[in-house]
Order: sequence, then structure tokens, then C-alpha cells
Amino acid sequence: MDTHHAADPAAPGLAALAGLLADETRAAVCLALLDRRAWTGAELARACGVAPSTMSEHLARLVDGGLLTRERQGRHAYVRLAGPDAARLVEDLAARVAAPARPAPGGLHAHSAGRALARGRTCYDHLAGRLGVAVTDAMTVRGMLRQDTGFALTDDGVAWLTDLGADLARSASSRRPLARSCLDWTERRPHLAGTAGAELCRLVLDRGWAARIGTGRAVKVTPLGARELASRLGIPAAELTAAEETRRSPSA
Amino acid sequence: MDTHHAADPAAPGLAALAGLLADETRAAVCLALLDRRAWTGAELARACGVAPSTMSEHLARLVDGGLLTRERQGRHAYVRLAGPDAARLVEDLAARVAAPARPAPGGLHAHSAGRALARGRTCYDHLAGRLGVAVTDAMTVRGMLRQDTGFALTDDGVAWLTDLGADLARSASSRRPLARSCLDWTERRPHLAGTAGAELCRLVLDRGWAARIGTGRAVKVTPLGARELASRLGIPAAELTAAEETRRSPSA
DNA sequence: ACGACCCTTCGGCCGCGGGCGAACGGTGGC
DNA sequence: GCCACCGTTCGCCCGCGGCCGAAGGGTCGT
Repeated sequence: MDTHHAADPAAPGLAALAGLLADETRAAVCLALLDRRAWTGAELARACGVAPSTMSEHLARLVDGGLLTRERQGRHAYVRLAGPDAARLVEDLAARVAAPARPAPGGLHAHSAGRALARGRTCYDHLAGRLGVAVTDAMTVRGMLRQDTGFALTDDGVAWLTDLGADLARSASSRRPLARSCLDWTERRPHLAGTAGAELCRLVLDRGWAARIGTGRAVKVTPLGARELASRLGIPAAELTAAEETRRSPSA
Repeated sequence: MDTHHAADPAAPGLAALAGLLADETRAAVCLALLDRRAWTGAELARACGVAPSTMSEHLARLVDGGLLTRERQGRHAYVRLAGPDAARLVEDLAARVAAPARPAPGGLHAHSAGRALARGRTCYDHLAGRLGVAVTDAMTVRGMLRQDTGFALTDDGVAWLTDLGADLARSASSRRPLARSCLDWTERRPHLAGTAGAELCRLVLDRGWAARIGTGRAVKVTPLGARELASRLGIPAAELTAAEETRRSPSA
């Protein structure tokens, strides 16, 4: 008989899950896929600097582990994060590790792409960066979001989003929470995620209040969006455009 | 020059963090340490079925990675989870993997220790198991906790906990949230965590409303505790003792 | 039909790291 | 002072797995 000691039965599963992200290339893949787009193996191989065959094996492991899904279209095989749950796992772990204490001028975000990402981006399916944090802060100040005793929309917040045209019943069948906090890795501050965050992001992009920059995660508030959001949130439009690199305090 | 591609700079850190839990022995260590006690290396080595020298190396890696802290006392070196953040990381990952679809009779929790753990236990510093879920559900029904639009205590909930003697200002200086949701790995349902959950757990144990069974994580509601909690939560005491194995629906 | 392209499989290489036992130092009990 | 015990370090073995290039199969464009 094998000496099977009283170790927690969940240990093998936990180790297997962690093992999926324990490789630098696979971690880079999951981070890249946070943009919610479907990538081909060749694209990912190029982005990570490994051979297509190597990437193929990594993707097979990630798909097999349930983190990614693959959909074949003709001669292409697109891969994307399996869903909000998988995205959240990657976000959570990444947020815990990315501690660029201070994005000093000349430092990490000196290049324009980095600055654009810091200004505003999507975090899988919701808004992040200074844009996401600014909207979240404004909603908190206006009593739509309660962050002092947890993280939940108020009735006012639900009404505001519904007025805006958000379909908050969407995918309510799943156990995904309506509102949850997601820690921003540039701002180190929480912003709105969950189905409400996803709906808000969808609305903002659909109406042209913000637009994607290029093909990545970066988004930019449009003049129309700055006007509309600022008036509906009761804040100066400058807080949303945030052209300058100043940091604001949360204004408790 | 090396071919440094545009892979996310956070990838190495993410891989390193995941790598800490990507080994079965280290995963078992972290799960064992969820009981919030300080273990010696020898104890952990015995529990995991590896040599003391092997365990020593694992612990060194975990301490170095910031997940564990070590405190020396005489010829012993005690190790414990570094704090609520580290505990949360382990909890989150473990909850995502432990999917014992149905604790059928004769199945996973057939033995008495497993049944005791399913009834009630601590999850690092807050209550979990059917006990934790029952209290959380009761608080939700009584309007002390709002789960429909996120997860936050209501003003009533804050007052109820304060009346009970909870010191909710404790460690408010840190960024730890007052209330957050923690997914239970036996019940697959959320229960109260965060500083409020920790305070509630501390109160319940201090007043003898529940007592630890043996030296592990399992806790048992005392008759006094069943009376007190039931009357303060406005539910039948049977919901807390939960001697039988029935499952209740959340009663939205 | 042919070539181009994408993905996958396979064999081979190599380094990382988890495992052990032996040896060493530090602490406390006798 | 001696021994017992705990923890750590070291050398060693070995297997897993990340990496590549070569080869094969599938799909589309021409």
C-alpha cells in the first residue's frame, strides 16, 4: 500500500490549476487574452517569442485545463479565455503581482502605448485604467455604488444603469455577480466589474462614448463620451479625458 | 540584442506566483495552513508525506515568495500564512478547483471528520461550512447583507454587528474590505468574509457560541450559541445546529 | 492541382526542480 | 557535558516539461 497521508484532497487539483499559469509563456498568453479577443496560435507564438509548435503545446494544456476555449474556423484555430471566471482568475493573480509602485515619468509607462493603457483600457469585459477608476469613483460619490461596507450597487445605481439602457438581467441565470470589485494594476484601486461593469463597458463602446485604440485593450474617451458621461455622473469632463498624468485622491 | 518581444511585463511575476502553488506538496501545505495555526516543518512534513529536508526547501520557497511567514521560537521554527491576502489567494484558487458536485452519502464526506468540516469550520479567520453559509443567508434575509447587487453590509448589518460587540474599525487602516464574499468549497455558496467576517468569527468563538473540534478547522455550534444566534438572527435554532445532512435552498 | 499557410505531432535535447539521505549547527532537556 | 531533536544545507539522482526543428494533415486561394 502507498503511504497516503492526510494531505488535503484538493491539493492535486490546486497544484494543477496553478501549474497552468506557472510557466512564463502560458502566463503571457493568458495576460494577452485579457483583451477578450480571439487570437490564433501563430499570433501568440510571435507575441511570446516561441516557436508555433511550442505555442501549440501550451495552448493544448490551457484548453485541456479549462482556462481557454478553442474554436476552429477553416484553417485557423482561434483561442480565447473560457469565460468571465477564467478572466477573473487571471486578473486576480495578475493584480496581486503587478506592483509598479509608481509609474514615474521616464519609468514603466513612458512610451505612448503604456500611457494609453494607463489612461483607459478594457479588463476582459469591463472598463479599467484611469477611465474605469474615474467612473467608479464618480458612481461612489453620487451614491450609486457602495464601497464602504463591501462592494454593491445601490438602488440608485441600478436605476442609473437601467436608464442608460443597461440590460442587467443579461446572464443573470449564471452565478456571476451583478457588481464586483476588480483591482486595477496601474491605479492600484478598485473599479466596477461583474455584469454591471460589462454592460456599462458595452454601452460606452456601442454609443461611441469611447473607442478602442488600434487592436489592443487601450480605449480612449471621445469628446461626445466625455460630455455625456460627465453630465450624467455630475463631474467635470476633464476627470474623464485625463490628458495629463496627474493622480487624484479618491475623494472619500 | 535579445529578441525581446511584446509579451506582458507582468508575465514573469505571475508565473512565479503561480509556481509557488504549482507543486502538490506546497499546495497541500498552504491548504493545511488555512486553519490559521502555526505549524512546524516536521508536522507539515509528516502530514504531506515527505522528508523534513524536502519540506524545509518548500517552506523556504514559500516564505521567500511572500506567501508564508516564519517565526523562530527556541529550536522550533513556526510557519503560517503571511496574512489575509495570502489566505484569500489560496482560498480563491482552491474554491475554483474543489468541485465535489454532490457530497452524496457514502461519498466524499462519509467519514465523521469530513462531515464535521462540512457542518462548520473556519476559513482562515471567518466562519465557513454550513454554519457560515447559514449565518450569511440569515443576515441576507434580514436585510443586514445585500447580495443581489454585489456584496455589502447594509447600515442595519453594521449596527447589528456593532451591537454584538464587533470592532469593525479594527485594521481599517489596511485596504482589507469590511465585507467580501468567499466561496464555500463544500456548499458552493458565498459566505461572509473580510474584517466583518473575521470579527464575527472571533466573537462567536470568544463567547463560546461555537467551539473548535480538536485542533483542526472544524467548529461546532454550542447549545448556547444556537440559542443566541437564532434569536438574534430570527431563525429557528435547528438551521444552525444542522445535525441532519439536508440541504436548504437560499430562500431568496 | 498545386502551393501557401496554419496547426499539430513526434523525437530529441537539456535544464529545472522535487525527491532523498548524510552531515552540520543550534537549542533545550537531563 | 552529553544527548536528543529540529531545522537547514549539500550532493546526488531522476523525471518532468519547455524548447526546437522536421514532418504530416487540413484548408483555402489561385
